[in-house]
Amino acid sequence: MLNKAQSEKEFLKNYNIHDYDIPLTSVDLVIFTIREQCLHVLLVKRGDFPFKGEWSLPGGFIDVHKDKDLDATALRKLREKTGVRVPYLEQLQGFGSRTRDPRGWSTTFVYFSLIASDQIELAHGGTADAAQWFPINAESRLPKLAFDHAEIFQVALQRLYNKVEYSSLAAHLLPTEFTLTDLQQVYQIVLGRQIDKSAFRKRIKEGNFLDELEGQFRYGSNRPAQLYRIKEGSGLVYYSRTLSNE
Amino acid sequence: MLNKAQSEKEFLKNYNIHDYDIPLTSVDLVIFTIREQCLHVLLVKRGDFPFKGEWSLPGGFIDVHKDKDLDATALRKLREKTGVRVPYLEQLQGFGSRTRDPRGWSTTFVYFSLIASDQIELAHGGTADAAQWFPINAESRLPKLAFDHAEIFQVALQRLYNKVEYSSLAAHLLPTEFTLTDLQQVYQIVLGRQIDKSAFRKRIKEGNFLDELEGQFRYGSNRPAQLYRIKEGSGLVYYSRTLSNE
DNA sequence: ATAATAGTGTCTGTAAGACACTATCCA
DNA sequence: TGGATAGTGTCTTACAGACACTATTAT
Repeated sequence: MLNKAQSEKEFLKNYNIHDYDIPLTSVDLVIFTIREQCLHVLLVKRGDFPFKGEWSLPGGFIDVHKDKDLDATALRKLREKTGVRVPYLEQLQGFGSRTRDPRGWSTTFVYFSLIASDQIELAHGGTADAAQWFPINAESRLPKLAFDHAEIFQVALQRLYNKVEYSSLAAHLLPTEFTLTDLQQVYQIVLGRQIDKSAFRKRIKEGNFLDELEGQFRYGSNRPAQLYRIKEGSGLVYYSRTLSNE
Repeated sequence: MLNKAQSEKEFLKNYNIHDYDIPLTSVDLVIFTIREQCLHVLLVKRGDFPFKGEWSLPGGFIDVHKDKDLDATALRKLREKTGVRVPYLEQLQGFGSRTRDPRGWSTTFVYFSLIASDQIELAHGGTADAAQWFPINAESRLPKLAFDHAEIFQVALQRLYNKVEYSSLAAHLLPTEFTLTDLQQVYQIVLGRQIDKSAFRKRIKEGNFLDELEGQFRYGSNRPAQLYRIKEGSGLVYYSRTLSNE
């Protein structure tokens, strides 16, 4: 009679994942940035089947040898496409169905990332898929996307809108040093509406997630603007009220 | 020369998922209910390796033949364990790493469910794993859980706490007909603190997600209490402020 | 009548919104 | 000096919290 540990060892020895019908599993990313006063999303042109030559969200399969966990896969993919080191990254949601991929039942863990446009060097050429920023606004429409990526993108965009209303999230779309007016503009771009300056500043100060860079200002033909950066090690700040009331 | 559709067809013909090292993919559930004035979570005793005989969150593998998408897998698992038909179900988050399952790289899509305790018949006996409700409060501790389920449970519990603060979520822990005092008690149990009755009622009425059952009351040795039920087809209501201010 | 819980009214506190005001630079 | 944008002060508004008050039943 085997004891429990021995039984488990025996079980694992005989266990072969290839004996089962299991779904494909990938990780995809919705990467937002702000360029030229407009929210943009990163898309790549697929170099392989399926959907070869069509636009899609960047992503790919988990490398069970290289990646220690899902976050590692996401970070690896992010680095491959943008060269970015420490962006804002959170998991959005999983998607999975029999029909989303013609190769069969497939699932994907979708991540949501915000990066400053000044930190990006898009990967190009070689075997890498072509990557390109697409603006998101009322005038422009994204190209048709592969798989169910159009639906996934909509969910991500909705999450961005919602979360900006009650958190410090939007600060991660800016370069490391910025003014409060920069920050307010980012909020306005994302939310698509004007925000009152006074109310906005009271709220940001109250949130206490910025460091004032003492003696550092941005100069122009006006009163110099204080520069700030995100406080070291401060995660997202959540407010107990949203910005707007409808 | 093949055209694009033919090339893709050719590619798919030669594609065999078993040629690749890919992770295991499962769906797990964190199912909450309220029994005897206390929040409970459903755990099952594992009938098979790995972690045979240990407690875990209910769940299992995607059945690529039966399930059309992830939600279908989650609903199937929920029905198998509890017999419940239309509970509150949302996806919580995915987890995946090389180490969480001794069989190898594995991922799981975790769902989050709230159900009324009066609607449940726990599946027992046969080959089914034994299922049992465990109380969640300061005095009691959950047993040691298999895989990374202890961590997953903590994330789910945190989500419950947070979401109850700014939404109508907690209403889904009640049987179909309830009084406002019932509802307030559920909020208090989940949040672990008292709530002011007047403020609470103003908020709920404002939310407009309940139907007053005209002429139906719960009687006792006091003024009869109006019965309510959740409005047909109303999803969650989100408030622009949380209940508490810290 | 009394106990008990249902349900309401009134006042206060807090933070967002509106908007006018001052501050400080460049040309 | 004037134009421009940075930054502040004051009043209003919306809603959560505190708490006392009234309402309606069973016993």
